[in-house]
Amino acid sequence: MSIINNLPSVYDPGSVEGKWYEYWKSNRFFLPSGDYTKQPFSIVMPPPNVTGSLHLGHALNNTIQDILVRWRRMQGYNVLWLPGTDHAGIATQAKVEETLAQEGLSRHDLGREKFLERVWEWKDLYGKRITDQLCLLGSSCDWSRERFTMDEQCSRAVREVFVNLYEKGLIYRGDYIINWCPKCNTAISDIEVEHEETDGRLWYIKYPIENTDEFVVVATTRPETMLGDTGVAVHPDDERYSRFIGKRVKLPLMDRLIPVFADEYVDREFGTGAVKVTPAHDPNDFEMGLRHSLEQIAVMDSDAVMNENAGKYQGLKREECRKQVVKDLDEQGYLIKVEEYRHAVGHCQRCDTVIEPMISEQWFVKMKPLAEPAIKKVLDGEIRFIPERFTRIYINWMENIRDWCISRQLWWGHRIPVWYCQNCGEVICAKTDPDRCTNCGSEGLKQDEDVLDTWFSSALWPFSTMGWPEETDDLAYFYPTSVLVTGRDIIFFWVARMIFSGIEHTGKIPFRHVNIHGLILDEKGRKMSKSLGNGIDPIEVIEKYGADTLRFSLITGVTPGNDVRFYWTKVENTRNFANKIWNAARFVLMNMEGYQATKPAEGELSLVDRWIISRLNSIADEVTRLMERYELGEAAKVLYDFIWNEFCDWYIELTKPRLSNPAASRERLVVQNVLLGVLVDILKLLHPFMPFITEEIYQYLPDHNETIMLDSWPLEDKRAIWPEAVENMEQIMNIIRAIRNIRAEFNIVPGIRINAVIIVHDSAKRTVVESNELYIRELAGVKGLKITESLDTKPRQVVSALTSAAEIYVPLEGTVDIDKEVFRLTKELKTVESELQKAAGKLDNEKFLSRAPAEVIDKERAKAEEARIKKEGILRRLQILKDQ
RNA sequence: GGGCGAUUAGCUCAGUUGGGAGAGCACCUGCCUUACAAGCAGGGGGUCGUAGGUUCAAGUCCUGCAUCGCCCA
Repeated sequence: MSIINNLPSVYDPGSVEGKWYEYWKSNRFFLPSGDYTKQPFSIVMPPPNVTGSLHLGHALNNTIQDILVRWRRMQGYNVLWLPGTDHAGIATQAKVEETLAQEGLSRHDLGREKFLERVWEWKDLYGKRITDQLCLLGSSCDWSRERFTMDEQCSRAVREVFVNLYEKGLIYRGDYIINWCPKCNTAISDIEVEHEETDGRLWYIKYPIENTDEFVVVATTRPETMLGDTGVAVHPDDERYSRFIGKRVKLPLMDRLIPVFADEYVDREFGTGAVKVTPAHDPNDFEMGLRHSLEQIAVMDSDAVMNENAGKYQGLKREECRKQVVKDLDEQGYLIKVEEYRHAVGHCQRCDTVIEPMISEQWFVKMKPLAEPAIKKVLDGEIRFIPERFTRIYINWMENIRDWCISRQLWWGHRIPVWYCQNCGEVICAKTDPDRCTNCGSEGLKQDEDVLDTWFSSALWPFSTMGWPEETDDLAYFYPTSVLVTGRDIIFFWVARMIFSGIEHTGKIPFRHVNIHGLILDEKGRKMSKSLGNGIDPIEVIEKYGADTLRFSLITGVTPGNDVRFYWTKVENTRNFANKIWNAARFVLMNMEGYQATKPAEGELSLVDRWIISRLNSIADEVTRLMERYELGEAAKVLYDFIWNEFCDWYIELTKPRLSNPAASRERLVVQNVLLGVLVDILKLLHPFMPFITEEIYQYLPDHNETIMLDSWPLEDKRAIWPEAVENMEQIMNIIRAIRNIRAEFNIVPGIRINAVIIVHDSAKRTVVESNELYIRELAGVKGLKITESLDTKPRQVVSALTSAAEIYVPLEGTVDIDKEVFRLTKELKTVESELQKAAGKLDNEKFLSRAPAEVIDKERAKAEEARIKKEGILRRLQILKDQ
């Protein structure tokens, strides 16, 4: 008891959180229960990149997962939450190259092998940092199953998948136009290109028709690419240009003759309706070039510097080249005009460099056959997106999917499992490294230099982590996983690819639900980014306020799928909430003297006991329902309101007079049991959201189990909901509120106790008020209290208030200002009258009576009746005042 | 150009089968009432973007429009 009575009045998360995480972890509470007769619930964690440290987005993502996992665990499911990290090819390699650059070195100075050693060192350091941070957040994941996308097990799955797809003809290699990042020096996929609206220009250039004085004018946003033009296209139905089709134009500056041809692709409205065609530097032109057998002339090298095909412009950067080309065209009279033009320019997602479309030999995955079943499973509802609107986004993308460029000219990643025989040219794709050519037996094999897109391995994550292609127990029991929790920014990158990969390789969907959450924005609603410097480190928040507070403030009042702004004031408010719970628990513990566990008989429960138990059970039910629908923000809010407003502000206050009554020891025991019972359920309901503080308090409680995280989830107990108790309690609370209101309006300081007369006409209601007068006395500060059916004398010098059940008179000798009182009552009369009018209006409406459901009509009648009674009371009171 | 989201109190946001407009912060008043001043009690403040429609009944469903944001092309 002495320890309990000495609990500090301010909750200190710093001294609590680490202790419990260690306790949970070392007792293996995070592992599946091992009871395989139970239903499984499994989540595979979206692996954070090993590039650096966690940001608030990760904190939100993992908080949601941890809430779901802790909740299901308490519900009795056999739960697996499998954690891990992602090697993040381009990003991590770039980070390590940055540190090398500080030493004045490039990766080429080190060579592939030494460089990779450095990256592994980086991975060990930052991977550890990230998992440490996940622990600080309270993540209850099974660390014994931790995976990394490049560990042996996941790499084996990558090999298996690559070879399978290759053998099915779904992976191919070829020269196609791809997105090239001149800074990262690698190909990237379509979705790694971010289109940014940019103020640019539209240059109109004259291309003379061969052997005539005529010319066509083309419009372009990229004049420098004209050096690689191999045609001019017009729309086949465009009469302006029909006479030129089949002729040739002389390409200015290059003096090359190139054909004019017709293609449906051309937009007649754009520019002049005639477009220059550069198959080697534009994806659409590339397609047209193929259709019309145009030559492909690449005029830039991989650094976006003009090459030998660019004639005298060789050696210029693309931007410099543009200036020079425009200048020369102008001087030579080819430039007709220049317009301001806003258009979308592709940038590298990773480094923001302008992407250069280039023709290059790369590896691709053929997407159409993979996409079809992946669309079907979602349309059939086997996989459900939450919120639902993301389904359409997914379907729309999948239906328009293009082949996936999977090779990257990097060193950090899964090396493409393809070998080329230096002797006979055989191409060998194999699961295990071959030592000789399968065709000629030569040992002169050379492995493809490139690595795979990071997302290629991420796509396998839900099953590669469980041991696929081995038929493991985990796969059999935990796969497909229950839900994937992820941000809406990686639906295409990751979610879609996991879906088709899962279906293709395991024959099963990878997860049943996809819970999409929004992004964390700063206070001004901007995305947090390094360049803006507006990022907030979740660890900083944890150190200042605790992980519970961070978690709860990220989750509360948030709608699924919508972005959230981060506010320090919200964090503080949540911290206050944690402290509120702490002090409520302190109050309960401080009043446990003489406590014995006993289940009070129903007859022993007072109105307030039945009220709080009813409310608790309703709340437990509501919270559970909301969580089933992934409405975690709303669930958190419901708990917040219940705990603060009902449990703390009312129930705890209501127990005080009963607890301090030493004579009634049995009643004290009943109160203690109810108090404790409600507190335990509150802690359980709150535990998924605030795991640390709930465990800390739980461990102080009498008769607790090993840990709250494996205790049972409170079930709604229909038998323990007494609607009439809720209704009657509402009456009592209204009376107390009304008296408090009077006290406040007349500035009666809390120390002064007042007298009051409460008139309740209805005898049943009067009995309720009579039997609960103690609470009215204590909570409204009343000393002389009279509860009666009617008043025989006209009350003088009193202030009055009306509730639906009662008329309340508070004599305030000498202090009552009649005018003020009349004003108060008149104001109230107005609101009551408008209520009455509203209800009466409905009840006078025949259509309402005939079409609205009976319960709605009943409710409306009750409302009208209440308002009518109230109105009469006010009028009576006003009359009395006038008579004075 | 197509799609999605948002528009509710001064600010940030809840409000999910259509049936009495809510929270936090901010503001005003009074209180250190022995769980909590990171607190307690009381209070003010909204024609729910706009124009129509459906309905007995619309913040909620449908259509158009406006503004902002995001995604795709």
